[in-house]
Amino acid sequence: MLNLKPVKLLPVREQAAASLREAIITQNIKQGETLTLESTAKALGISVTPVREAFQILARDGLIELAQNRGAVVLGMTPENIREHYQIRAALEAEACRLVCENGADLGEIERCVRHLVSSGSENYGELNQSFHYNIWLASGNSRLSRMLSELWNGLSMGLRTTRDEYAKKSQAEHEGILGMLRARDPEGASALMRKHILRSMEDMLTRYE
Amino acid sequence: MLNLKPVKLLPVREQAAASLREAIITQNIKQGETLTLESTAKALGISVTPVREAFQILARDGLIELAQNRGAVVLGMTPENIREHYQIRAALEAEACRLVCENGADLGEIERCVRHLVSSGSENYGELNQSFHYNIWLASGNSRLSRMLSELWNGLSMGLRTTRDEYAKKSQAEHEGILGMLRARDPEGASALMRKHILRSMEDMLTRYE
DNA sequence: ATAAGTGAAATTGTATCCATTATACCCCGC
DNA sequence: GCGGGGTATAATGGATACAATTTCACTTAT
Repeated sequence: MLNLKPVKLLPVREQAAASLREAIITQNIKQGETLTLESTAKALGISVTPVREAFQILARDGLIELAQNRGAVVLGMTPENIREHYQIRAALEAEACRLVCENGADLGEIERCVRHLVSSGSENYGELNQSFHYNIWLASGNSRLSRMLSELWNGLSMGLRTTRDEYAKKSQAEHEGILGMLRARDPEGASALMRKHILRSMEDMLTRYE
Repeated sequence: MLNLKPVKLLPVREQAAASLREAIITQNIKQGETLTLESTAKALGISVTPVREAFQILARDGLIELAQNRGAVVLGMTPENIREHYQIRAALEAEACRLVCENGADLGEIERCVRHLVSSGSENYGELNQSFHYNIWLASGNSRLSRMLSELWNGLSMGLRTTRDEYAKKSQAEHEGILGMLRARDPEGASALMRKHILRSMEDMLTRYE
């Protein structure tokens, strides 16, 4: 069967959410600002109903807070926020590693990401890094876990394209360590390493946003 | 300051979601059924706008699935569903235990739950059990983690009031074990026990829904 | 019998309208 | 001048109606 990109677009509420998400993460919309339904609807060129739904989505993602009868205030990257975010990610990604070890999933895609990252330097690190994590989520066999992690990623992690070389190198080494544990099918080891990996990048992030 | 219940009620969309949630969990609405906006709005005595949002909430909770242009189909308690749910809970609750140990939070409320559960037998087990877990989430100091676990609980765990004595006894013993580890401020021990506790109740659940 | 065409029913998005509520402003008394 | 209270304004939350799109089932034609 042909493998073509579907013509049908995502529902408008999703597109609206995506647009707002990008604007918030790139700080195009600044922290503390409050978004009104009507003005954002106008800015997006749509009506308010899907905007309302988009607000729900963003609130779930932790990017905005819906104040009673007062609209959506954009949440920033407070240290507290970052810490909470990464602690949750650490727990879930560690669990994903554990599950991968236990269900003996194929590691092909994951290995490809690591190799690719080695060969291509830290140039398009961001993309490959996400790919690495994403494929672990998939391999966990827990679709809901995978969904939750995607949402978390959208909520914050994606916002910070780390381009610093030193970081990329350190991270790459850790990826290789995790892959090794996954190959050895060692649940405890793999999850522990992943935990450490994520908590370390949390510390990295905290030094920049405090 | 006086501690009174706020007069203001929850938004209608939340009430609608709660009502539907209960109906689904008690199997008042059967698995596989599809809900239409208008009929559920009529049944709830509200208009379709909040129902639409309630559907989003329930979809996020994993109780229904929103098919493109085709409505909301009620998801059942498939073994796969249960497994995914409990694996995630295990990871997050274990993390909560770890955090409680690390931040040295006060264990007063948690201890009260355990003591209360001992004295009152397995009569109102369900409520006290939830209280025990809930207070651990709170003590973790991670508000977002707490919210996510509440949502998960609403999504499935709450549905199955375990009244079987043997289960309550086993569970109670495990609670005491976890509390012991929390008192000792042993992150690894506490999180490992909590993990086991939840995965065991998963097995328990699976024997009933397979 | 298979494939296309048709139509009913539902969601999705649009457009308003009303009620409730939160906030800011102003005025008044002290 | 300062604080408290009332009022005005603006935005949400929800209701209602409607257009557009999509899905699915049923029918029909080859």
